[in-house]
Order: sequence, then C-alpha cells, then structure tokens
Amino acid sequence: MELSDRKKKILAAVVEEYIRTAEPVGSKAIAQSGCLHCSSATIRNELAELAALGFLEQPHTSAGRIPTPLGYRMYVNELMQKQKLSLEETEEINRRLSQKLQELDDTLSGVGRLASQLTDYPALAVTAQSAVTVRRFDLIYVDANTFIIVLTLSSSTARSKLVRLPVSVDQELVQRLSSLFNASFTGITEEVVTPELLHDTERAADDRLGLTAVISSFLLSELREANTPTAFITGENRLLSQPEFRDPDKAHRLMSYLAGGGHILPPGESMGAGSDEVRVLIGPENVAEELKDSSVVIASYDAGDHTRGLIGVVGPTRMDYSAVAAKLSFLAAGLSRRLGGGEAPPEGMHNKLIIKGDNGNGRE
Amino acid sequence: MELSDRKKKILAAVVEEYIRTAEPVGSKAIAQSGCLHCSSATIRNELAELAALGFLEQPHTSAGRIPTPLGYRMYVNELMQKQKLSLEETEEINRRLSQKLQELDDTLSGVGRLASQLTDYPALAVTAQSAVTVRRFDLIYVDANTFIIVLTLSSSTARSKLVRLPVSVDQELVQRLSSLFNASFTGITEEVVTPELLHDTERAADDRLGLTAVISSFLLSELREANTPTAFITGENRLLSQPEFRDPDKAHRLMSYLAGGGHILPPGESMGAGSDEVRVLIGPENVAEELKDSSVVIASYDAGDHTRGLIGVVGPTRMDYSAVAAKLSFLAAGLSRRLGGGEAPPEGMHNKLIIKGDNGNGRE
DNA sequence: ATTAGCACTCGGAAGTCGAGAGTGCCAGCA
DNA sequence: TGCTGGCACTCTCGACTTCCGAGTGCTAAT
Repeated sequence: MELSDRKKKILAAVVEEYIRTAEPVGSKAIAQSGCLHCSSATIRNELAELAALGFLEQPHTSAGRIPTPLGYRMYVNELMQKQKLSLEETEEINRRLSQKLQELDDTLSGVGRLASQLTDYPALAVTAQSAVTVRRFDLIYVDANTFIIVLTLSSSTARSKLVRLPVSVDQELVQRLSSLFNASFTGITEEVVTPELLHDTERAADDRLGLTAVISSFLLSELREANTPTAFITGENRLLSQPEFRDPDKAHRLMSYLAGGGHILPPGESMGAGSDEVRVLIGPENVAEELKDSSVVIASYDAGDHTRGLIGVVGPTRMDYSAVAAKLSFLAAGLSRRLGGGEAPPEGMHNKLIIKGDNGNGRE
Repeated sequence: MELSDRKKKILAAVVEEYIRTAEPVGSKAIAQSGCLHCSSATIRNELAELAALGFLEQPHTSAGRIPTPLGYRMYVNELMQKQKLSLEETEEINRRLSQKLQELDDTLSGVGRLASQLTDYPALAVTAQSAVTVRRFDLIYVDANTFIIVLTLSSSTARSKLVRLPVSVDQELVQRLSSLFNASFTGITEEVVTPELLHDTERAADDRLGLTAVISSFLLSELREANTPTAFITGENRLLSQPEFRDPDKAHRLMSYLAGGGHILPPGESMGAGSDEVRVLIGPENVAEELKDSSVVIASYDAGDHTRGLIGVVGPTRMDYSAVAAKLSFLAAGLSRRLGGGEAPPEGMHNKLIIKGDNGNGRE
C-alpha cells in the first residue's frame, strides 16, 4: 500500500514538528507551516486517514496527532531526508575523535561519551568480539620480587599487569615460565583452557611458588574479558532533559535497565558486515520490555581484525532520527577509518594507527 | 553549648525517622515511638527549642520538623551510633571485593560500582596520585610491523600498548630505542618532559620513521593520565529513587554536575593520612553550588606506594549516614588491606597481592 | 516540670469551572 | 469529485475554591 504524495508530506511534517516540540500536532499548525497549499480542513481529512492507517494517533479526542511507532518507521524508511552534517560539524567530530583516540586512548567509553555529547542522548558503546586468543606471551623480569605479564591478544591489543610477589624469583624462572606459557597458551580460545591444562603447566613449570596460578588467572580473566561483549553507557543524565522522561519513575526504570547492561540488540542479530549502516529500532521493535517505548539508533564500525564494535544512542521514540543517524554514521565511519584494518594511516600521523584495548577511565 | 540528654534523644529520633520516611516528623510520632517517656506536648516544647537552636526547621507552620544541616551535623558528630555491619554484610562485601579485584581487575570503577550497589546511592571513586614517574621502559619486538610498548610506572602499574606500523622496523632499532628511552625518560615527572628532550631523543635515535614520536606520545599521555586525578561516577540512576529528586530538573542538575566530573572535595583538603577515617559533608558544607543541598560521604584508602584513593557516595542530606559510613569505612579498609603496601598477603592467596592500574570497563 | 485540651494555621487533595485548542462533519463551491 | 469555510462538539488543562486533617502554640491544671 502506497501513500499519496500529500499524505507523505503531511506525515513527515507531523513527525518533524512533534520531534521539535514534543507536543501533539494540530491540523492548523501544518496548514500554516506553508509547504502544503491547502486548508486545515483538508489536512484534517488526511490526518484522519493517516490515523486510520495506523501512522498517527491522538492522545485523546480533540488534541493534535502524534506519530505511532509505525509512523516513525515510515518516516525513517522513506520520508526522512538523510541529513548532511555541516562542515563545521564534521570537523568538530573529527577533531574530537582524534583527540579522544590520541590522548586518552579509551576508545570504548570515550567514544560513547563523544556520541552522547554530540547527540544529547544517552549513548552506549559495545564491543562484540569473539574468539579472541592469546597471540603472544611475555614476562618481563623487573626485580627479585616483581615481574610484568604482557599479553598480546589476537584482537591486536596488549594487556599488561605488574605482579609483585612476597617471595623472590630469579630471572631464569621467569624466563622458563614465559616460554612455557608461550608454548601452551597461544592461539587457543578461552574454552580450551581446562583445569587439566593449567595443572599440567603448573607441574611442567616445576613451580613451587604458585606463579603459574597468578599468571594463568590473569590470562584467563583477560581472555574472558576480551571475549565478553562489554557495554558502556554514558550520559544517562541527558535522558532527564527529555520531556517524556519527566516522570522520575519512568526515567528510573529505563536508566536502571541501561545501567544493568541491558541487552539492546535484537537476538541473533550481530550487525552484519554492512559497514557503516545505521540501524533504527523504534519503540515496540525493541526486544527488551524496558525499551518498548523508547528508540535506539545503532551504528557499527570496523574495529580492526575482524572485530566490529557498536555505538548507539537511546532516547524517546520522539527522537531526532535524521540528525542522530547522520552523526552516528559519521562517527562510525571515522572510527572504522582510524581503527579498521592495518591499512594506510588516515592522515599520515603514526599515532593514529595505534590499536589498543581501552582502559576506560577519565572524564569528559 | 551542650544539649540536654532528652533533647539529644529527641533530635536523634527526628533525624532517624526523617531518614527513614522522608516526611516531616511530628511530635506525636516521636511520643509514640516509645523510647521517650513523656507526652507529645512535652516533645513539642523540646522541638520548639531545638528549632530555635537551629537544629530543626519546619517546612511550614503546622507541619512536622525536619533536620537542618546543623542538625545532621550534630547527629553525625555526637548522636549517631556507629553502625556495626552484620557478619553477613561484611562477608558479602569481602566476597564481592575479592571477586572485583580478582576477576575484572578494574579497581576504580569496579569499586565505585560496588559502593553504589551497597549503599544504593550514586558513588564516586577517585585516584589522587601525584608525581608518578616512569620506572622502567620496555619495547617488545613482535614482528616487522609490530611492537609493544610496556611502561612501568612508579605507582606500581604497568601500562602497555600495541603499535602497528605501516613500515618495517628491525629488531635492532627497537632494541636501541628501548635502551634510549630507558636512559632518558625514567625517573622523571611529567613536567620535565620538554619538547627539547623529545627532540634530542629523536635525533639521538637516528629515527627516520617517526617511532620516537609514537612512543613519546604514549609515554606522555600515560604519564599525564596517571598524574591526573580521575573520577568515576557510577549508579547515578539511584538518585532517582530518592524522593527529594523527584523533581527531574533538580535530579538533572546534580547528575550533570556529577557526570561533568564535579569536584567534590573541599579545596586544599587532600584527605590526610588518617587511614580509614570517613568524612561527611552535609549540604552547605560542600563547596560546589550544585551540592549545597546534598550530602557526600567519603572514605579514603591506601592504594599502595604512597598513593591514596577516595571512595564516596552522594545523596540527599537525608542520608542514612550511619549505614553509609559503616559500609564505606569497611570497604576502604578492605581496599587498603588488599592494595596497600607490599605487606604480607591478606589471605595467603597470591593473586590478591597483585597491583595494577585499572582498565575500567565491564559491567556489574 | 509535665500534661491535657483547644483554637488556629496551613498545605494538599478533591471538586468546580471556563477557556482554548482541535476535531468531525456538513454544505457550498470549483 | 475534491477542496474549503463554518460550526457545534469534545476534551484537557489551568485557575480557583473548598474542605479536611495533621500538627502546632498556648494556656490552665496537675
């Protein structure tokens, strides 16, 4: 079923006006807005039909119309004109992206924060890695009581930990453990690390100090962490400036859900390859009960080494889809460019190339 | 000026009742609560006097009394009986603390999250490190295009980064750079790293690939990060369940302030040595305008190597000071025990001893 | 010094009312 | 046939009023 041209225009007008004002939109307002050349009565008839078709609804008789989720969907799919970011905006984003990646190096949470600032909605950032393995294993001997574990993961991330011991070790032991772990634990996924393997290693190391336990516990936890999709939420407070969340209970419910690491993505969906595609989930399209009257916009980016990351924002269904989609898409593209693959550096700067796991502290 | 014994009891009763119910407390309620053996009229007289002394106030004539900040202060200083945590509670905290430190190893944000969960208030965690220097510098050659930088900081933290290059390097160059940086950059604070020093190093390295720039930029940013007090806020959403933040604007103001990295501590105060002392800042005692009608409870802990960390919660002035103080104090003590100094392991487990900088991702 | 009693105050809930925005529908017009 | 102006109707929202009750302050009695 295809809508008439005028209906489309009217629907778009309603959606945009409602996004702007958060108030039900009346026929008169549309008529006056000018782009349509007909009277309010005509608009009223059209509105009634659009309502009958399920694109609009009235909070009560004799109030203006507001879009239904279906209406938003139609808007997002067909009516919305892709917003182009202004030159200043793109430059601003690029600048801050470079800064974020360069200075703090906390990709995940930092980028989430950036997305939240740009869109003025709460943002979430997720890594969706899988089957990360240890690629390389190093122990650095510091002094008799101290050594450093350096783990190089297949996701091109280095993780390190300084270990201080209550007992003395000699350089030779550290060396031996290092090659032992390199031999046994590289290239295998988390599931393969069985207690038996650990036990064997411990015996092979002839380790009377319990060092293997320390090392393998670090190894395991890092492996587990790298394989677990972790999500950051930032800018929850921005929810409160949305009129639909003036009800503290409602806001609280959603924020708690988000803070609890709510699962956003539809199950099974893992954001296929479609590089910088932006997905929009409107109201009831969300799986989580808590999100049924909110919307989520998600973009995916190439984090390098066959890993894709997710970045998105959460807001009321009355969301500025056009602007948000544009910004997220640009952000994701920028991230892909900076993180993705081992290709040529984007701007000739070496340190733009650096790939590293995040350590998400710091503030904005 | 000393209050009569009965006044103290009445004041304590008002504070505790108000903390419990968030409603103004009337004379009758106190009389009925039993512990005092006198009539409501007597209580009324006493209440009037307490109000005259500035410990209580009435929202309006003919409503019950609520404590003023001064009243809370009196309660915290003299009346509040130090709450002992139950055995279950201490065990619960210990268990989760171990788990946090062991598995995720994200001390800062993880502990903040724990504090927030325990107290049901938003929590903040701050490191207040100073004059961190690089203690040791390692480069690990991985392959022709890849090497790892490992920085050992004086705060007994190892930081690492995997660098991938668009050009080839040989093992010898990496080796040379490593010893060069070890010679020039260890033991010095951030301020001493001048552009000249960097330039000299670059020249000395005979580096035509720009590697020194990559390395020194990482070095600088890590040094800067380690020396900058960073704060995490977690559990902001819990603010919304407090009746005093039912007004979304008020909640929004405070949450934005917190999210913006609001400075909590009174200026000049850097939490002296007093190990596990808990500080309470009530309403107007806070320096920040945004906190003037909220309260903050902070505990400090020994993070090892002459570094102290801070952990605290934020809430309405009507805060359960007793419980919060007890929990934070216990938490701080536990942290000190686990992180502090290089002393004997708390429970004979090696991996409890491990000291490492946080990488604050993960969820609860 | 404490208590019982009483008049008084004031905020908040519930109820009332009018204004205004917006609709649906009808009749006239191109 | 489709558009438009007009008109009666509906329903929400804010302002205003009323009323109830909790809690006080004061006074007189114990």
